[in-house]
Amino acid sequence: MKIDPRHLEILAAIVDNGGLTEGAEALGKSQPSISRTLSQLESRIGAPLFHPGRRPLKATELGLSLAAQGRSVLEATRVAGQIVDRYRTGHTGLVRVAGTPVFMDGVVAGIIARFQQHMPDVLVEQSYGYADALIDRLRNATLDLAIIPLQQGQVPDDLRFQPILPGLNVIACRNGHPLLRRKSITLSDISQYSWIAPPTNSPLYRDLQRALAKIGAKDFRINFSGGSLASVVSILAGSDSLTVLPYSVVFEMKNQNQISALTLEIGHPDRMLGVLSKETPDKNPAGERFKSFVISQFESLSRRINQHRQEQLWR
Amino acid sequence: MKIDPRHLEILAAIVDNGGLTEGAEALGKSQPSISRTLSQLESRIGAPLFHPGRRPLKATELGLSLAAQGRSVLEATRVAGQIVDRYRTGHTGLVRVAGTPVFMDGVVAGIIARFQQHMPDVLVEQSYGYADALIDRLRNATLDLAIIPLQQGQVPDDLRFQPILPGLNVIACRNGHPLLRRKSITLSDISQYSWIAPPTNSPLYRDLQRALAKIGAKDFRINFSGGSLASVVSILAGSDSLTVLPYSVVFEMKNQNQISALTLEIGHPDRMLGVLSKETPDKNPAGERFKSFVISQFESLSRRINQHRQEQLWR
DNA sequence: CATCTATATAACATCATGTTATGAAAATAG
DNA sequence: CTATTTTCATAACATGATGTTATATAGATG
Repeated sequence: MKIDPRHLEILAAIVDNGGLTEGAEALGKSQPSISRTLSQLESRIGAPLFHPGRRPLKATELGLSLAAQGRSVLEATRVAGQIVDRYRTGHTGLVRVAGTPVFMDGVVAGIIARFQQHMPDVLVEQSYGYADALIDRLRNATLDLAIIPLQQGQVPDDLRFQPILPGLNVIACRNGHPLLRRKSITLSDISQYSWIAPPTNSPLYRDLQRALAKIGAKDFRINFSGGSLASVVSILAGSDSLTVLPYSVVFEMKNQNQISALTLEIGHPDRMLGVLSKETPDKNPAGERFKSFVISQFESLSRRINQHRQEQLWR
Repeated sequence: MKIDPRHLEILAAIVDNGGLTEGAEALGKSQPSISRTLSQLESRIGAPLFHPGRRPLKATELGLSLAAQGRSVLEATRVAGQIVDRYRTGHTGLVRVAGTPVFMDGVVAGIIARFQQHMPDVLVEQSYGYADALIDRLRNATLDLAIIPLQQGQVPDDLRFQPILPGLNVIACRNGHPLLRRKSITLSDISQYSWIAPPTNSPLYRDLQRALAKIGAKDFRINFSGGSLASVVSILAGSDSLTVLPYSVVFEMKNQNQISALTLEIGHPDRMLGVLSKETPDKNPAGERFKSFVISQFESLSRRINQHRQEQLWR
């Protein structure tokens, strides 16, 4: 015999709360509703679930057995409700985030780590890519958030770009690099060192070219190209090579005492690092929560960077 | 958020059976019904439970979590249905049975033991009483079955009496009693032994009086009165006293080699031992099952008694 | 690309569930 | 024992969910 699980819930509520009135209260329903459901259930089963005429209500053996099952149903729905609530408040779910490799490794990875300390049940799925590909993925809903440098004019109408940091690049070198001891750096100082180049299709590579053009270096040696941030940093730290990195990345890595930035103006690209997402986001509470966390973390990073630069100026 | 347990059941069925169609089949409902319930649930939750557009259907993480709860609901309702089914088929429940003390102890207790070997989950609540009290209890539904000796004329209209055994009484004595060696027994043989009397308000006591009157004994000594069957038998076995017992009781006890019956005609009361119950029984499947078991056991007892008596005649 | 199969939608009937108002009965107090 | 209070049952009605069949649509498959 198939029994409606809601009837079992109601039975459990009556038994566990000691009466129709209390049971109805506990379920947030009216007492007559509960009363009728109970009679209905009893007549279907063909046996009393409570000893008739006795008050306070005392369940029969059968009533008690069924109430035990009702308790189990109640617990399952409670847990289910909790799962949904956690999902809707973004405490659970899946966030798919992507960005340019160097930013993801150098800055965003740390932000994700901090996010997961608060939201351990959110699964963050990270991947890499550049603007065009990520815009496609945002559009076909295989990505929730892109963290990329972008020019304001490049932002499509159906997407929303929230800029965070100016696209500030620096020349990076190992800690203790000879150039760091110079008060002022000339082109000839630089030209004796070779360069580590980012992947040629990356914005950073174009930045490198632009930076070198700006400071007048026509002829430069590249002794390493491609590779993720970790390899770049390793090579940088173990040699006197130079490279171009976003300042934020160098800033975040300064605790590790491996690399530093030359105080040489190389001109900023006309871009902002920012968060790109759908104008009308698909409902993904965890994604929304992650997005605002990322933005707040970037704001905090931005403040720390500005503060640091001011301190540098004071010297 | 409160979630309908039936929706969880449906979700679990879809996930576990690999599709809407199969899930609908498993639940015995139509596919469109399931389909709509699913969309409803998804729109209420505000998130897809299945990855859209992929066939075969693949549940999201959220969908899987909720389906797990649905499985638990499904299991609870399954168990509940089973509990009800067992109740309705009389495999579970409560049977309240009562009867005259000597019969209950001497015959019915054994029947109950055999019943419980087949139906271990039926709780049998046994009590003692005589006709009037038991009739009252049957009427106010505090008793399911009375097993008592009754005259046909005494049966109330609202009750049903199913006679089983004739009210045959015998004079009982210990095994090896001197009287058992006599070919024929006279009044003076008997009068030298004293009597064990049942409780004075019992039918058996009146039977004793009638029996003694029948055989002409006006003056008899009673050296024990009251007590349950167990004490009566103990005293009987340890002395040369006599008493009156239903033949069926003595018959059932003959394996124990403690007591025997004198082959002395003492006249039967105008009663039948039988099963008394409501004409229109309150729905108690276990009670019905027990009742028919009792009747069949009595019939078997009746056959064995008759067979035994025939064998005695042949000697 | 055509066909097949599975899912979604439409339209409709009905039953269960919810409500409030009120009656009946058991328990409790005086 | 009677009066009061509490608790459960019933009535009457509105509505929403669930079920049905028929049919359209969209992935999957050859």
